[in-house]
Amino acid sequence: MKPSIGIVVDGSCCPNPGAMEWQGVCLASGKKLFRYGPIRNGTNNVAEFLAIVHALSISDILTIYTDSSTAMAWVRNGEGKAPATASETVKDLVRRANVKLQTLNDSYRRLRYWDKIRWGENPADFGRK
RNA sequence: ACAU
DNA sequence: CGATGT
Ligand SMILES: [Mn+2]
Ligand SMILES: [Mn+2]
Repeated sequence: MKPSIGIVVDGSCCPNPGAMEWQGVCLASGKKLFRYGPIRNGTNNVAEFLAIVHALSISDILTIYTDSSTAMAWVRNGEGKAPATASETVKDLVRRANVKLQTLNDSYRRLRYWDKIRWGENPADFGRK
């Protein structure tokens, strides 16, 4: 069944690498809960990762949905990765998200893949594709 | 080949 | 068509 409770997140980067943004939407209300960026010299995967960690940090109980298997793997592993070529600003965002992630014990258990084949486009999508 |  | 990632 298509989820109707939780927070769905998405990241965008135009171009990739380039200006990254990330946001989250409440599934129950359809309301946007947060939106950050644009930040230069980001990547798609860093944006997806920042979106997940922020969503986990604003709710202790809600399930978080993402369409990024890369960012899911980083959360499961407890560490997001900034490309060596990333700016200091982007590296710092990833460092700070990694520190935050340490405080969110077992948060990966609340993270699920948003299956667009079954459920359609991620409601937090930026609509740029 | 799968996900962005 | 190009890039980011497992
Ligand atoms: Mn996405
Ligand atoms: Mn999207």
